[in-house]
Amino acid sequence: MSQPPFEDDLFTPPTTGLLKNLNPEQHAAVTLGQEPALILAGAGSGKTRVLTTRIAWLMSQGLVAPGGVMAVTFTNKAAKEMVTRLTAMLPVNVRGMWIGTFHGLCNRFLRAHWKLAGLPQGFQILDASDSVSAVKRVIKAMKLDEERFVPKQVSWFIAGAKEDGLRAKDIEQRDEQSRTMVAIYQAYQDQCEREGVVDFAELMLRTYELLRDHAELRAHYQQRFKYILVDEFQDTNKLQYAWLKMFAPPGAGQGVFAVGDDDQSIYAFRGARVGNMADFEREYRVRKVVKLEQNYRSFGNILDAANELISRNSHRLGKNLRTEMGPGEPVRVNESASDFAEAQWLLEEAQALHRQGMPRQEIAILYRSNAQSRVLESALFNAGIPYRVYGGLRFFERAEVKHALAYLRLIENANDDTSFLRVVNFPARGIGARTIELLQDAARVSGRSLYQSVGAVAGKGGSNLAGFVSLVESMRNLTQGLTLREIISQMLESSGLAEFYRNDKDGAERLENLDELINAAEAFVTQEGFGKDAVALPVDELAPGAIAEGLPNAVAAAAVTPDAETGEIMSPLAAFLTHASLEAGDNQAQAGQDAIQLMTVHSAKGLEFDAVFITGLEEGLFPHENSLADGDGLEEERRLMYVAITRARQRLYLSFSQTRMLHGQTRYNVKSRFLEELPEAALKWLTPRNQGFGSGFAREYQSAWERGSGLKSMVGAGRVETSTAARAPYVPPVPQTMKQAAAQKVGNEYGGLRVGKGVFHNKFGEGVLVTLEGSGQDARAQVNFGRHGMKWLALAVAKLTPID
DNA sequence: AAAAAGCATTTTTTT
DNA sequence: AATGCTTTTT
Repeated sequence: MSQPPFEDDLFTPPTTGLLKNLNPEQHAAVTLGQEPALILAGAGSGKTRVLTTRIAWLMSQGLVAPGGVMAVTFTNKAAKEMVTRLTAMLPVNVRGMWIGTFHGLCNRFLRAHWKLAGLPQGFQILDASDSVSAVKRVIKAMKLDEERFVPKQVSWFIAGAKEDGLRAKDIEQRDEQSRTMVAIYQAYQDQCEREGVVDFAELMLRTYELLRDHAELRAHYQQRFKYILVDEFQDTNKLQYAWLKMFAPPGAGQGVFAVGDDDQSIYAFRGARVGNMADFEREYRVRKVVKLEQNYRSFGNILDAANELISRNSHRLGKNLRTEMGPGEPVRVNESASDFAEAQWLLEEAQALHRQGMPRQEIAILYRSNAQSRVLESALFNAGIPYRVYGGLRFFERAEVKHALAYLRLIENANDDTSFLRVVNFPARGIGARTIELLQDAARVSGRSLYQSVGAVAGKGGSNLAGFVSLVESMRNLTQGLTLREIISQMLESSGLAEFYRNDKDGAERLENLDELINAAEAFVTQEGFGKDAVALPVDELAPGAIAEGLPNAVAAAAVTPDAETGEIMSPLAAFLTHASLEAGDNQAQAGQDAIQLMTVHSAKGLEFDAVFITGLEEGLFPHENSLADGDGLEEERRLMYVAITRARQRLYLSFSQTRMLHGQTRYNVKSRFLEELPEAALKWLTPRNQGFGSGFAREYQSAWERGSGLKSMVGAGRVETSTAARAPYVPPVPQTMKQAAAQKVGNEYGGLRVGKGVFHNKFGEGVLVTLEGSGQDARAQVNFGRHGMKWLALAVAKLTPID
C-alpha cells in the first residue's frame, strides 16, 4: 500500500473477532481480497452485515484507509444504516469515507468539481416534481400542445434518456414527435443551465461525463478508491453501471464488491437492469460468485413457499434459501367474500396476534397497489386499531414546506425560475396569470431569468412584481449573517407565509410543519457540524489543484471544496437546501405509538416483520393486469411476490377476495395464480378451497390447452364466445362436483348460476360470474376468467357450471 | 382572484 | 370513489 494504513488518529484497531459468528459464505465474502466480487445475497441472509463487516475488516487489516473506501446504496436509509453499524463495529472516521447514495455521492463529487463540471458553485437540485414543472414551462414557452406532450411524460422521457447516458444530440429523431421531444429536452437542459439547477439524473450523468472526459481526474479517483462496494446491484440502471466503471474499470485492480439479489429485482419499470449482475460477472471476470443462501429471518414453511414460487422464473442466477429454524407455522390462506370482509378478517387476525403478545409494529399488511389501502384503513380506523401507512407525502414534499424552500432558494439564487413562479404570488400579492405571462415573454426574449426581467413589465402588475423583487432583496439583506434557524424564521415572517397560515382556519398543521422545518434545519446544522470548530479537510477530498489546508470543514457531506479564488465555502443555507432535495424525509406518516404497518409490497422491500399479511391475491391485481402485457412483466410480479413472502419472520398470511370495489365499481376476481404456485405442504387453508378445482387440476388443464390449437388468439376479452367445447382440443375429466352441479342445472333458467359465484368452463377453467343478462336463447353471462380475461358467453352454447 | 364545476385518471417509486 | 387538474363561472 502506498498510503499509510491509518491516517486517521481516531482509529483504533478492533479488539476481537469481527469475523466471529459469520457463516462460511459470509466469511468468504467478507474476507475476499482486492478483486472483483459478486455476492448473490438472498433475502434475510445478512447482506448489510456482510457489507459493513467487510469494510471494517479491510480497515482492521490495514488493507485500506477510510479515504480509500466507497460504499454506494440506493436510499438514504440504507446509507445511514451502514454508517451506524459500521461505527458500532469500529471507531472510524466515517467522514473520510464515501458512503452514500448514488446521487448523494454525485452531489459530493460535483460540489468538489463544480467549476470543471460547468456548474455554478451553489447549484441547486430539482426533485422530480420540480423537474416536471420546469418541463411544463418549457413546453408552454415553445407553444406546444400539452395534450400531445404531457409534461410528466416528457420529464420521464428526459430522465430516461439521461439514465441511458444520452444527451439530446445523441437521440435518434425518427419522426415529428420524437424530433419535438428532443427539442424539448434540449430547451429544458438550456433552461436548467441558465437557472443553475440540475435534476437527479443530471447529477449522475454529469459525474459520469466528467470522469469520462478527464483522464487525469479519472486516474485520481481510480487511484484513490481501492475498494468500492455497491449495494442492491440488481437495481442499478445503465448509467449507474457505466458510472461505476468510471471509478473502477474492469481490470484496474480495485476491489469492486457488488452485492445483489436478482430475485428481488422489482424496479425494472424505472430503468433497473437485472442484467447488470450477469454483465458484471462477465466483464469483471469474477472468479467465483459467492451465494448467501442461509436465511436468518424466516421459518421453513415461509422459505419453502418463497423458493417454490421463484423457481418458476427463468434466467435466474440460481439460489435457494435455507433455514435452520425449523418449519414453523404453516402459511395461512384465507378467502373472503368481499374486500370489506377481507379487511374485517384481517384486523381480527391481527388483533388476535397482538393479544398473544406480538407488538403491532411487527405486523405488516401488504398490498400491490395503493388504492387497496383505503378499505383496510377505514376498517382499522373504525375498529380503533392504531395503524401507520407508508408512502404518503414526505416531509419536504408538503406544499407549505416547498413554499418555504422556494423562498429560501430565491434568497440563495434569485434566478431559480421554478422557485420564483412557485411563490411569486403566494401568499397572494396581486400578481395574476396575465402579469406572469408578460414577464415570461420578456424573459424569453432577453434570455434572462424572470427575476432579472421584472423591469420589463409595466403597469400595476409590474409594480407588484417590483414589490416582490424588493421583498426578496430585503429578505436577503435581513438574513445576512444569521444562523440557519434565524434565516428560516425571518423568511417565514417577512414572506408572509407564517401570517398566511396563522389566518387560515386549516393552517395549524401547516404551521406545525413549518416549525418542524426549523427543527430539521437545526438538526442538520448540528449533525453536519456547522458552527463547530474548524477541522482540516482531508487532503484527498480536494479537487486536484485546489488548496485546502486549514479551511473549516463547514459543509461536510454537502460541499467540501472552497472556491479556489474567493475561498468561499458553500453556505449552510445552500447546503441545507441540497439536503432537502436529496432527502425528502421520512416516507411514513405518523410515527409514535405501536401501530400496524400498512404499505405496498414495493415499499416493504428491505423490511421484515413477525407477521405479514399479503392481501388482494387476485388475478388482475397481483399479478397486476398492466404487467402482463410486456414480456418480463409476469416474472417481475413473481419477484414482487417473492419479496412480499420473504418479509415474514414467523407468520405469513395470504388473502384474496371474491369481490372488490375498485374505481367505484365492483370487480369479481379469480384468485391469483401465485397461490397455485406455492407448495401445498406449506399451506393451511383457513377457508375451504373450491372443491375439485385445486391448483393441480387447473394447471394441468391449462397447459394441456396451451399445447393445443391456436384458438386462444381468437378469444379476445368482451367477445361473445359461441363455440367452446366443440373446438377445445382437450376436454378434461369432469370432476365429481361438476357432475353434481350439472344435475342442479335442470329446470333452472340460469342453471344455478349466481353473480359473484364461481363457475367452471371447459376451455377457460375457473372463473367468477360478473353479470347475467337476457333469457332463453339470448341468455348471456359475463365471466372473469382471470388470466384468460373477461368474457361474454352465450349460455345456450357455452357450458357453464357453478362451483362451490 | 377565488370558487365551482367539469374532467380524466387510476401499478409499483428513490434520488 | 376519490383525487388532482383544468376550465368555467361568479
